[in-house]
Amino acid sequence: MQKNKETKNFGAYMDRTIKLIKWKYTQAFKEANIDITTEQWVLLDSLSQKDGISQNELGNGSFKNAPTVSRIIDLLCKKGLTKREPSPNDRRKHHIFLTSKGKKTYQKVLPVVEDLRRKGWNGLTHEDYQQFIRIMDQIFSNFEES
Amino acid sequence: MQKNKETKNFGAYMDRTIKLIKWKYTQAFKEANIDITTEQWVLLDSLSQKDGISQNELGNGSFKNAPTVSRIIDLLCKKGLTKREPSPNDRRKHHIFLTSKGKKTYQKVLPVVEDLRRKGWNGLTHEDYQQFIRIMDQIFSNFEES
DNA sequence: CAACAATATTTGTCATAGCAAATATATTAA
DNA sequence: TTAATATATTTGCTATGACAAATATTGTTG
Repeated sequence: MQKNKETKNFGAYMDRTIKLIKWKYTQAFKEANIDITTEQWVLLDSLSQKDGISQNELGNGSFKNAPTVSRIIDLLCKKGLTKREPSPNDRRKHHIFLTSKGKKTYQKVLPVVEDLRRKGWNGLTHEDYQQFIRIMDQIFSNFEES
Repeated sequence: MQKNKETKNFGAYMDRTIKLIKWKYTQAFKEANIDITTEQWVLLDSLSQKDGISQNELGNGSFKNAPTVSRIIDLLCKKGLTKREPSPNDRRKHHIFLTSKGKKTYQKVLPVVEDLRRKGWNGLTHEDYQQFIRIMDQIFSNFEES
């Protein structure tokens, strides 16, 4: 006998919402004439906080695996927004730095992203945010532990 | 003057959580010896509720665009889980049906998915679910309308 | 030191996703 | 009816993401 018969298909809601969010980011970047993807923005944002960290650290901070980070950094380097520098201490590592163009781009994108974040949370309160974080963290740890 | 200075980076939480959810689904399918991906499951699930719908309808129900649906159905057909049948009314359309193998697979996957859904919501209440849906819907409509 | 294990990154392959364009068919308008 | 338009699907291209394996380097252990 199944006790809790009604299961919650929360994944579909998150999937739907996150797809729309990413699409909105893409549109907003396009409108602002910024040639960058949402995921590239995620790494630029990490670098703006800790410039010079390794690809490994970038991956940990953004929940991306090593190959994905490697390829996104490839693209960012091609666009001239970041540069790789070999670590003097550990020659397996690369330190990733924002170039001056990368810093300029970051400054240009930041207000666009802040607008999107504000707009996305419109009609919701700080208490809602605490609920949101609590629920997300609970789901995360439900799956993480096992 | 920026009034609401503190913006909420809710996207990162959702991104992190949904990645873990998908990974758990993948692992669970593997452990149950079910050769299927999470996104393939999404379409099987739609078909189990409305067998014979078009790819277009499948896409609307799952927030996937037409090319993505087309390719996932290709794979499901290759695996023998679905079949395409030309619509007699409108020869542009295909009706997609679960094969008997597809139905068997669905029945095999369903309890695994229900376990995952229950496990994912562990420690959370039905009220939490209502909060969750409310917040997701609000974010969605914040972006949808504009 | 030599062998082995661990770590950081890269490369290859496949699945998913978005976008644009091609194709086929259906609908509407002139 | 023909021409223009709209719809359903497919195909090509690129980005992201997961996984496995290859490579380079570092750390550990005998």
